[in-house]
Formats: sequence, C-alpha cells, structure tokens
Amino acid sequence: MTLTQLEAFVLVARLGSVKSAAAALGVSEPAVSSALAALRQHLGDPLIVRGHQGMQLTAGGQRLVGIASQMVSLGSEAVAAIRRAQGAPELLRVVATSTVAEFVAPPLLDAFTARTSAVEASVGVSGSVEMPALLLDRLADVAFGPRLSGVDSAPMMRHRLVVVAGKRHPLASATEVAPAALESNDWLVDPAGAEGTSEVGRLLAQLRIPERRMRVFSNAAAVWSAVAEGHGVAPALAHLVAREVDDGRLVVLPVRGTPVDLLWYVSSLDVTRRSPAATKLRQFLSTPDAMYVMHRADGSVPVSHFRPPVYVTLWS
Amino acid sequence: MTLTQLEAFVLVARLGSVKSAAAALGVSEPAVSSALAALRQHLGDPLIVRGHQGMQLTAGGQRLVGIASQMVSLGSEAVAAIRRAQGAPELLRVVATSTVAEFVAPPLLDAFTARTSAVEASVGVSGSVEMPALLLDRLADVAFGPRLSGVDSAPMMRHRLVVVAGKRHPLASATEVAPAALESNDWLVDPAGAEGTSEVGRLLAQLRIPERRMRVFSNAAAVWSAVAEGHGVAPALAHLVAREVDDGRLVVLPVRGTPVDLLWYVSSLDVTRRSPAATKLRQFLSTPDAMYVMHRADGSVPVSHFRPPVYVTLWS
DNA sequence: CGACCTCCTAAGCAATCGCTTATCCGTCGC
DNA sequence: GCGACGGATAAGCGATTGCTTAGGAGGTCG
Repeated sequence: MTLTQLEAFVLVARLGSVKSAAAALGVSEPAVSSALAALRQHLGDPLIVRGHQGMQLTAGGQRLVGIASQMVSLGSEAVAAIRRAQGAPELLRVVATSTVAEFVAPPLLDAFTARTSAVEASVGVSGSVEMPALLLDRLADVAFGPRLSGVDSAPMMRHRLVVVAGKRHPLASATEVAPAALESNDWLVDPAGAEGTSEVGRLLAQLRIPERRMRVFSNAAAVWSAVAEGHGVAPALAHLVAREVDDGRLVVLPVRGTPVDLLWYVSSLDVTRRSPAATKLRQFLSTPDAMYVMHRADGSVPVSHFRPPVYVTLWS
Repeated sequence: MTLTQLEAFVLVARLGSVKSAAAALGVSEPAVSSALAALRQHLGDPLIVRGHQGMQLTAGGQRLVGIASQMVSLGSEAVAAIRRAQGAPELLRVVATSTVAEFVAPPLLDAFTARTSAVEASVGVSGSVEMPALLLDRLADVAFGPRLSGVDSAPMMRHRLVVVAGKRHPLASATEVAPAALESNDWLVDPAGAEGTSEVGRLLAQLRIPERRMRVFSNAAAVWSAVAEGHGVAPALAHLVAREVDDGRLVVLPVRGTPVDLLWYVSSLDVTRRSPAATKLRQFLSTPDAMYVMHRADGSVPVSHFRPPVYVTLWS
C-alpha cells in the first residue's frame, strides 16, 4: 500500500473514471490502472467496479475513500507543516473529555498562551479510554480528564458532582430520594457521561440507572438548560450550576451517594519525554492564576483568541 | 515519503532511540536509520537530532510526528475497514456547522437510521468554507449548513435569527435599539457565529459589531444560558429559544435588520456521484416526519443510539 | 585517555514501484 | 453485429525501497 496508489484510487473515486484520473495526474492511463490493481490485490477487495454510470464504489471502497483521502492530504500537510516550522511557535495539543473541553480548557489555555510567549494551543475532544494512546502516539501533548494509567497524571482541579432537577420537577421538593424514583426518571447526560468509564458513568452505574433512561446531549450546557425546563434530572458540576441553583432555577437533589468530590487530572508523557510546552503548562497549572481561571470558567474566550478546536473528524 | 519511513520516524520519536525502534520493528538498526535519512532528505529537515537524553525532536519533527502517526494508523484502519466491509451496513458521514450539529443533526439522523435499515450515520463539525472540499474529497457524504457552491445544495429547513438578551439587561425594555448601543455590548456567539462567512457572522458584520466585543463559547446552549444570566446579548434561533422567551427569561430585542429568515441547506455531490445513503437521506428530509423532528429538536438522542461524533482531531 | 554506546554511512542485493508502449476484452451506441 | 470507447493486462525498463553486513563518527562515561 503506497501513498501513490491511494492517491490514484482517491482520484478515480472522485472523478469517476480511470482516464480522467490519469489526465489529472499527468500520467498514462495504465499507470493509474495498475496502481489500482496493486491496491486491490493488497486489500483483497475490488474497491471500485465498472457500473452503468462511471465507476461505482464497493462497500469496501466507500470506506476506504475517506481514509485514503485523509492519508493523502496528511501527506501534503506534513510537507507544509515542516515548511512552516522554520520559525514557528511551539505547538501544544490538548485533549480533554467533553465536559472539560467545554468549560475548563478554553479559558485555561487562553490564559496560558497569554502568559507564555510563542506557544500555540489547540483543544480536541476524546473519550478517556483513548487518551493514553493519544499521548503515547504523540497525537496530543497533554490530556485533561480522569487519572490515566501508563502515563504521568497529576491532580489538576477538584470538582463536585451533584444531581440536579428543574424547580418544578416532582423530586425537587423531596427530602430523600428513593432509588426507585431515580430509575423511573429520564437522565440527561453529555458525551463524557455516556462513556461508562467516566466518573459520571460510574455514578450512574452505581445508582443502577438503566440505559434506556439515559438521553445524551451534545454538550453539558444543553443538558442543564433542558433540565431547567423540567425535562428529567442530570448529573452536574456544582460550581458550574451554582448560579442556577442560587436563582432557584435548578435544585440539587438529595440523592444517596452524592455529592461526590472528584479530581480532574492533567496527564502527559513522563518528564523526560514530554514536550517543553507541556512542561510549561503543568507549571502554569500550579499557579493561583490558573486556579482562578478554572473555577470561574464559563467556557468563553475572546474572539481574537478563538480557534475552532475541530476541523476534521476521523470517522471511526 | 513512504509509510514505512513515517512509521520508522514515529517509532523513533516515541521510543527515543533508533536502536529500540529497530528492535520494535524487528529489523536491523541501519534499516531504521536509513529510512529516517530518506525522510530527512525528502522533507529537508533533521526532524530528530541527538540530544542529551535520547533523541530530541526539532520544531519540524514535533509537527510531523502527529501527522505521521495518523497516517500510519489510518493505514491499518484502512485494512480493518475493508475487512469489516464484507457484510457491513452502509456509512453515512455528515458534516454540519456547529449550531446544526448541536441541535438538528443528532435527532434527525437518529430518526433517519431508525427508519432506514442498514445505514450507520455519524456527524462531524466543520466550518462552512471547508464543506465543499470535504464533500469533494469524499470525507463526508452530506453537509448541513449554508448553501454551498460547486456541489448540489437544496433547502432543508427554514429558521429565523433573532437577537436576544436576558430579562434584566438594560436593552430588554427598549422599544428601539440604537446602533451605538449594539456596539457597546458584549456579543456572545457559538463557533459557527465566529466564522465571518456564516449567516450569523454576516449579521454581526452588517451590524458593525467590533471583534473585541465578541466572545466565543463552545456551543450555542452555553451562549443562551450565559445571556439569560445577563451577560451581554446574542444571536439566537427563534424556535430554539421560544420557551425561554415565553418564560420571560430571554427577551427578543427589536434590532434593526432582524428577525432574519434564513434557510439551512443539505448539500452533497451531484446525483450521479453521491452515495446511496446520501440519496436516501435527502429523500427522508422531504418527509413530514423529518420536518417534525427538525423543529422539535433539543439535540438529545437516546443513549443506545449515541455515538460520539468526534474521536480524533486533525490539528491544523 | 580509552572504552564504551549509539547513530550514521557505505556497499550490495532482491523486490517493488512507477512509468512507459502495445495489446486485449468488456460494454455501449447504432 | 460492428465500431468506438474505456478499462484491464502484458512486457519491459529505470529508480527507489527496504533490507542486510561492515565499518566510521561523535558523543558520554570510568
């Protein structure tokens, strides 16, 4: 499997014909055809066959084309990245679980880059199970989330997990919440909560909430706003819903086993192998400035510092 | 530049020595060394040099290692994907602007996959400028967002853009909002709004809102909840904040030029080149069922259908 | 200073890549 | 049925890849 072969395949898929792909590449048509043949043999799939209107992708070809196209474009990106790196700022790539990425990471990294010259930070979202691999593969320099094994994790921020409901919710005025009452309610969670291995996932498992009762929202802010509307109950971070609780819009339920005091950790490779920027960030995290930013976090940053964290998704 | 070379480089970077990389690959040590040499020459950068503790990445090497590692892992993923494709469901990869991805896409695709057998849908977030390229590269089958040129766009859903503020905001009781008052307020937006080319971005430009007045949140739900707290004003989708407005928690401001009636479009390659699943989805979009789901959307789906949309980010 | 240890270079060799020209075979249109 | 078109196959060629063994170069240690 060669990048040239993959590029030929992508072009054929995209243009719908071997001939035009050959023209686009500036080579003869058998060159493309044989590249395709080699790829077919290597993967054991026809990939693309003659159909009634141009070439038709097989099921395997359909899956391959996205992957192959990324590989090819990453190839050119690699060249461009090296070019840019001649006099460029250091990169700091952070992954975080969805909750942290939503509220804590953006203002924290904004404050960090403002205090540290020549560091360029960006954030991505990932499940906690993928994090060690991402660090080991150097796809990320730092991970925010639960404690990880196999890499160097240190406590970063204490937080408290509570269960909340809207003020008009039937359970809102209860002095004690029975286990049976929990199971018969809708539970609203964010993507991190849907992961069984997360802290929230473990809490839900401990409370024996059945899966069919769980509804996953794309982010925690959406969860809490739906809960305030009266749609079920949800786990929440105490300091982030404090204002809604003070206003009376949300009510903390007296659920057995809560509140839970937890820690988020910062993880990276061990000290000899982590990137300089990762070292600097870990130092910054121990300053009072960082503590202040983390706890005040509402997840927003000024537009001039904003860089969308996600450009392209790798389809699994 | 070969995948073998990239793999050798990644392993050296990861293990910190040529020797151990060679051992891991089960080849002699000059084999790794020469692969590295070829890559160095091809890219014109030392990539990784002898330092005091093992090999040290150069600035270029630091950037390359993430890209290279992805290319290598995509290579093995390609093989796995083909394997799985022998009797596998069709893939439908959707990209959407952040607002659509947050509220509309998940329930819509959930309803679609429930009604259509053997289709496996997943969603990613991207800016609208990248969308045509993503479709053309077949990194995505379908895009939800503004009308795109160069691909086949059709109207999908009408929506109305308004400007909202919290009930206690100074502008909440105004009968007419002066342009000067707009500029001196904080404007809260989601990632799509921070893109100058989006509909929200154009609205903000038209209102002459200076960049320093804009604060970007990671999602729209967070924006509206912050606005309800009294933190500035924000563009909002009328049907999604309707309940907050009815409750009096948010107030629609009488801003000149609003409300704006807009359309979201569904885009894909032209009819001969789009995937079968994309065709089916576009048919589904014209049914009353789809309309119902789109307008009722609060962005949640049952946990059993939930697949986190983003696993890995390509760092730009 | 000399004995490491680790990386790089040299030389050589089989296999493959990537390309060419020339020729065959399938499927359309008429 | 018979061209015409487009894709696959064949044969052949130079360049590159990917590996080996052998030896040199540049550090860090005792």
